[in-house]
Amino acid sequence: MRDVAALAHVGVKTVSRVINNEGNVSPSTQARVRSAAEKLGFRPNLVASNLRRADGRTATIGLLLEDVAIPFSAALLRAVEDVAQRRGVQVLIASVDEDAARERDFARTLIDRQVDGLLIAPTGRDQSYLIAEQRAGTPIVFLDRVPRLIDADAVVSTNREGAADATEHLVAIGHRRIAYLGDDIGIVTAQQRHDGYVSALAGAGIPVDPAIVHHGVATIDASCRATLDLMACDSPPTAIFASQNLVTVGATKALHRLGLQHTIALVGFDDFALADVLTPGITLVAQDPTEMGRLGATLLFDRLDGHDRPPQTHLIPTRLVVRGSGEIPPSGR
Amino acid sequence: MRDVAALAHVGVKTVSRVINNEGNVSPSTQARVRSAAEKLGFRPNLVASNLRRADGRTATIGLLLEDVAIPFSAALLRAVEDVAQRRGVQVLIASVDEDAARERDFARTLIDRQVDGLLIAPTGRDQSYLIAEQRAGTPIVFLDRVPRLIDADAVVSTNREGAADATEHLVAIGHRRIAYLGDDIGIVTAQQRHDGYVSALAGAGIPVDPAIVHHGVATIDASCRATLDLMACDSPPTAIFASQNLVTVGATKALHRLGLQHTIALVGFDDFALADVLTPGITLVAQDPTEMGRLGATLLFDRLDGHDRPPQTHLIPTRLVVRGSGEIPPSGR
DNA sequence: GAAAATTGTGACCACGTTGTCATTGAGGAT
DNA sequence: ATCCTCAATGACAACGTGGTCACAATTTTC
Repeated sequence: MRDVAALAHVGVKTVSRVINNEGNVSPSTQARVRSAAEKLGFRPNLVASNLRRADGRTATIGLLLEDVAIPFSAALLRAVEDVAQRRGVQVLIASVDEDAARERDFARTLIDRQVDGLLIAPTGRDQSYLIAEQRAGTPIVFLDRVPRLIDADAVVSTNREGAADATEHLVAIGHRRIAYLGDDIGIVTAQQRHDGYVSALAGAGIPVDPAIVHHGVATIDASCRATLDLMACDSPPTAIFASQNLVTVGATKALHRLGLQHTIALVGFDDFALADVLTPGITLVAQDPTEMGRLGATLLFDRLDGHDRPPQTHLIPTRLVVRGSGEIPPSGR
Repeated sequence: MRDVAALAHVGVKTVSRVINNEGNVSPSTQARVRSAAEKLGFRPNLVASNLRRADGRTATIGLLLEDVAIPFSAALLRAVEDVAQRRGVQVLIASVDEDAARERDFARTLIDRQVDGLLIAPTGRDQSYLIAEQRAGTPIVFLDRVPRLIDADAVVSTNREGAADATEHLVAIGHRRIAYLGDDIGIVTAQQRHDGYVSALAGAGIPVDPAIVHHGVATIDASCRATLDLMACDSPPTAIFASQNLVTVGATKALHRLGLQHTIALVGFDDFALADVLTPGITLVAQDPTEMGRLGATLLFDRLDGHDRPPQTHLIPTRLVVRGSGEIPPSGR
């Protein structure tokens, strides 16, 4: 900047004014500065600029996700990115991999990097470590999963209701022996979906059989194995509720491998590409990660703009999508 | 930091030394500083730190992708993130959406934000705008697509060879009327895959029929429509080569909708979840985005570490995965 | 035509940190 | 006792900007 100032025979401050379109610079000076900047290939250092700026903003937000390679997370990211981009804000991301320590470390690192706000799909059982930062004025919004031990905005799916819908759907078809396959019950969403499953069964007067309830199923492979085990047991279920994306895919694989895809009913949670191309199509409870990310980012920016409401949990409704796999009646076998 | 220094009765520089573990600080002073920092909840400002530091590094790299919501891009991102994380480097991302102007703008913005290096899946036909920056010492590595009008490292799939493999596979099964569905031919990878398709046909003495070659097919819906059109035309193909992920999915959908999934052969490019669960399973040329991202990031960090080799294009081999859809023989219809 | 307002401009400091260098005092070698 | 070394420390400047303020030149106002 000094070089540009020297070449244009002006002070550095005037260069700054021109770069930031501050006005009150004569057209001829502007032209001189611009051509000098052009000539020297000058680019402003945004890091220095952010350091000095009055508001202390870096035009950067942080996004902590379970794993960007998971379609749900990727959709969240893309939605957040779109909102951020419209405001010229860049997104710093980190995949946390269901590791509470990583969640804390990354959150802190991002804060140390002076992000203006934080969007978090939390993993740990305790987000109270963020309270100080939140008080200090950094807006924090949670996505997909409600936070624990901290009061903050959150945007989540109607997990309990969606899971209940799925289970009730199977009950309505006539099933009474419905297996549950889900992620680690320590994860809030898994907990809520399991709740929905249990309450729907209770509503139908069906007892929960722990033998056909599997927690801690987190990958396609694990789900595939769990399903194979389920079907090999003494009294296999006639229907399966798969409470998560990858779990649904794994269960689908297993049923296809066993040739049972037209025999055992399956309802999943969270949509995936091609669910409608399979035979039968996979009936499932669709979430709306794009809307979730959009709303989350909007809430964050609202707070950055000074809108100060009490923290609130926003529910994004789920939707049962009927495609075939969930409408298979119970078979005697 | 001043407050911490005051509370610990030391100079700011000593606080800095303790924070950065520089050594040459007496244990008692260290303890005093640490407890003062703890008490005040002091967190170092990495922005300021980066500004002052001698190497000018921000421990940040930029990643420009087509669209993070596309599984291929998401896998790239995740692989890059893993390498970066191991070095304590954060990743700034931006989705470019096949828009050359956005590519340029984001690249510049990221550079202005002082990223230490840039990984780019390029969209435009000209990356010469980066030459100055590259000369200035910012390492730049291209992913997935070779850059144009600039000499730089690149990590790409064996697109031409993979497409030729796919086409030859169909020819070997007996097909002579093989349609091509692909993205905008202006995209390097689409170009290369089309080349592979053409050369494989030429090798088999089969003329290319423009009537069954569709470019500019970029989405699932577009591909679905294009496939429906293809099958409705006067002399429909007996096989389809779908040169991109979403295109393959779209073609699959269309064939299923028409009930032709066991009649028309299909080979795709780029793997996707569930390709093996469909009936028939989708035969395709698998890429390895994880290895691509890993290698790209490694090359970038190598340059950051001062390893200075001439720029080079690295090829990640593709692999034909046989699953059924590509082994359907031509039918008379 | 004088006073007031506005415009154009640069000198200077500050943002929060780290690099440089000088200073102090303790301990070792002669 | 003298010199030297070295660990421990802080004062100060600097990174590349933007904010503040002063000041001259110009324009507007009555």
